[in-house]
Amino acid sequence: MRDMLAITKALADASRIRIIMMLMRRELCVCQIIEVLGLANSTVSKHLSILHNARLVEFRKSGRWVFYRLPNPAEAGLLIGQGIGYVSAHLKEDAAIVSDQERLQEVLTMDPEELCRIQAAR
Amino acid sequence: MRDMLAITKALADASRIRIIMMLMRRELCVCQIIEVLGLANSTVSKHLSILHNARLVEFRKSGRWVFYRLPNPAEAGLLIGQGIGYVSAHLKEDAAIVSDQERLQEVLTMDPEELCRIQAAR
DNA sequence: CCTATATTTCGGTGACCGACGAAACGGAGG
DNA sequence: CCTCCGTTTCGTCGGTCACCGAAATATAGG
Repeated sequence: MRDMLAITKALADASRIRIIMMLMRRELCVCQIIEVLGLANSTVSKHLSILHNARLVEFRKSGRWVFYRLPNPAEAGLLIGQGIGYVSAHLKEDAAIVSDQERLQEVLTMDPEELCRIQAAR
Repeated sequence: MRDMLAITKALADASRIRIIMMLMRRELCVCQIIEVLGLANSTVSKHLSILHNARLVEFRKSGRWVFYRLPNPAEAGLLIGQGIGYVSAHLKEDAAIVSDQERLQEVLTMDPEELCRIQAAR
């Protein structure tokens, strides 16, 4: 029950669902997620920690950057895999999600270093 | 997205998940749900309205009683059906859920009228 | 109608949550 | 070692949520 509630609570927020849907495309650096969501870095970091706590995302550190990604379904277990599958199956064509995907496409063309410089200037 | 969030928010609470799992067995009167959960009637009514708002439960009125039940999967659509399927598949053997089922078994042997009399006496 | 009763709605309280800015942390490079 | 910079943690504010008791609603029966 605890694991289930961690997952349903994590999925009970639009920003966190948007993050999961972005990660369906590929692993992302925190600053790339920040750019698409348009939220403060501290807010995004908190969302990511909630998702990580529910085991809905994993991360790897590479130098100063942290890359987040969805877990491998084969390793993650059914509870996690089906949870992610549930939201992704029903939101693939959602207006907000599609809009995020388009914005993400743009963001991915930018150099991450440049992206962080822009964000720091705010 | 709105429908999805209504569902994930509704599922992000232990009491509401317990209600759904109870309704897997059969349709139930509000006072029977109250008895198993051990919460105030007003609290349970609020939970039921949240579940109904997300279309995760339906109800029918019969005289003074209101009976809640899970929607027919065939009529409810995939979003609802898979949402219910997701939690039920993973919580069938959960300790709290099994305990509720046992308590429900007892409650079902009682006359609903008697049940409400007991609750009114509190 | 008037009462009894099953449920919902209302009002209030304490806990939790999402948002932000600022401070702290930790790896990279001079 | 010191600084820079991406990220996380901390403190705080406003809004939402779960819970309760009490009042309101609705229905059955005398």
